[in-house]
Amino acid sequence: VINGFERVNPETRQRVEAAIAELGYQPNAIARSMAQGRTHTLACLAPNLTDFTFASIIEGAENEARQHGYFLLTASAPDQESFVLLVDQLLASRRAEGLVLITPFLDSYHTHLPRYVRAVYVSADPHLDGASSVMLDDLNAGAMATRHLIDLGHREIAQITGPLVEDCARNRLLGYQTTLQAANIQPNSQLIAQGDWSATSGYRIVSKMLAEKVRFSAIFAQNDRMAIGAIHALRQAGKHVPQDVSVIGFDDMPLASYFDPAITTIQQDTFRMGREAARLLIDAVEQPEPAFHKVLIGAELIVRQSTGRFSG
Amino acid sequence: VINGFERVNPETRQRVEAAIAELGYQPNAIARSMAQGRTHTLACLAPNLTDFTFASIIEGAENEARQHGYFLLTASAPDQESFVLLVDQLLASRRAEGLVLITPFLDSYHTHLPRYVRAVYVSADPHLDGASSVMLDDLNAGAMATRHLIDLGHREIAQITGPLVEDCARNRLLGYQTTLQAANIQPNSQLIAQGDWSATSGYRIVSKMLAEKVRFSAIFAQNDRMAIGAIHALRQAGKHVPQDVSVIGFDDMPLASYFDPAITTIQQDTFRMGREAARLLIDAVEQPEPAFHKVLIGAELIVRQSTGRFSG
DNA sequence: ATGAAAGCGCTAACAA
DNA sequence: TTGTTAGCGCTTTCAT
Repeated sequence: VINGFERVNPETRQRVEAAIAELGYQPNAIARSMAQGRTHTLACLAPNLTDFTFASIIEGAENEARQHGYFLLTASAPDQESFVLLVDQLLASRRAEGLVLITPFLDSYHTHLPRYVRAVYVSADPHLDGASSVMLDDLNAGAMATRHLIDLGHREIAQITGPLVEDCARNRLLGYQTTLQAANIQPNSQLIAQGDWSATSGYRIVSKMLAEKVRFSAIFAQNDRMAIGAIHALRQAGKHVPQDVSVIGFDDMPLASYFDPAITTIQQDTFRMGREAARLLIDAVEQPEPAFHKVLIGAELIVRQSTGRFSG
Repeated sequence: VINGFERVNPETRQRVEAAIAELGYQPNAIARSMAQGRTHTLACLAPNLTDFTFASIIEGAENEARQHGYFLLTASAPDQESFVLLVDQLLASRRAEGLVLITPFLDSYHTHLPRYVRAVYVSADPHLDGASSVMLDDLNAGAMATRHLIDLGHREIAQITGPLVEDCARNRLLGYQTTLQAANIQPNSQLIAQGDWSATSGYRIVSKMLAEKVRFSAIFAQNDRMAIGAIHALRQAGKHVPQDVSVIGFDDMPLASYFDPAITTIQQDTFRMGREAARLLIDAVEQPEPAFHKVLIGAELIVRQSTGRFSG
């Protein structure tokens, strides 16, 4: 009667509703879960909850989930060990019907997941067919950033990557390489360095390049934080951005436009990625034989003040 | 036998353990919850999940919760209406045993919560005795920031507050006022303006003060974002920070030290606040007659480059 | 020290 | 269209 059943006598319905109101009856979700074997709870795991990118994906997932009548458990697992532990707990206890996995260190995890588990990966490609994923179109995004710099006349373009164990870092790098090649620019391995997404790593890498007198007129950092660090190192060496060196970041993090100079960047709609992930997951949870999808989200170039024409 | 019961025959225990291993048995948390009426789940509500302050509190709460064998449901409720709805759902369904409430618009909510609900408020004072809270010592923190500026020789100190409906904004303002008074500085209402925590609001307020030729040599912004906005406005007006005007922020958000100039600020340990909140909540959940505590967390002054000695 | 049985609050299948 | 009943997987109490 409560669960919106159709064929009930209007009069009965009224009586029931009256009783509900009178007793203040509220169905118990736990008992319900127990009876139907469905918890209407999803879980979302990320390395941490504070990084804006992750937080924003989580928020998107949470919004979408709640809109469909699900709640979202969130938990952070900074390393592989704790991740595996967490997944085990979650699955074993059958609290969550599905998992949104925001985890860069993917492959080993995926191997670890039992086949029947409903999971959607965000920002990482499960290189198997057994799961859906939502990814940024990192290849194109990397190409877009590189093309922007080439269009401005730059030819010696340094690249600060994220950890190359992560799919997105590898794809962005690939986009960079492909675009250089298409523009007939010789690849130069001296210009490529691996960071860890932190501003400090961007700073360190650029300082080192500068000390080693590596020549470049532009830098493509795979996230805004490393771009900020890079700009810091440049400024410290007396170089002006963008007059001497152009810098493009990635993410369009909050306040990117408030740095000096305002950061040119690639915007990714992480909130939307979260929504998509939750939607896919809910589909998978509600279908007995779910189909697997790979959703690719487009990125957008945001031109601000940290990039400028090559003035060689 | 599984639940660590003492009086069992060692031999029986062995047999049971063998069976568990063989069958791959994993207890079902839902059934357990149902039987004992305990879900071992807490919920954490915040206006959003992306703001670093909130995210960091949530992460702290999540860590602490999990350490005690609880999971954490998170949800965002940007306005009062959705908040009330959410709380109702959560309580009615009895999914969560307790609530960590990170919510600035507090009073009306609190009134709304039934007495028996276990809740811990973060960053807001439940002005009743029926709940615990974890708050930053905003009064002292506000005083500390103000004193720092006074110590540098400033006497015309502008203040950009957060929304004054929020306890923390009011307390920081009070700390500012008290400190000015103690230093025999005339209060000047022209120097106080209310922002909304956004960089834009800081920008707008300072631009307006500048346009109206309000005199000040220092600004105390109640968060770093508004401080950034303020610096932006100052720079645009051709003023140098800190040579012409000193600016102090609040929060010590990530990258605060990467802005130019690096932001002097008050650091609050939000992660710890989250932990404390979860700990208090778990205590309350596990005690039949919980005591209520108000925990006050100290703040710390981080001096960087955006404040300097008054130079006439 | 162990086994048996009732019941947590619901849903779903069935009988009326 | 409505009422009845079994059972979801566990904990807990009571007998053994």
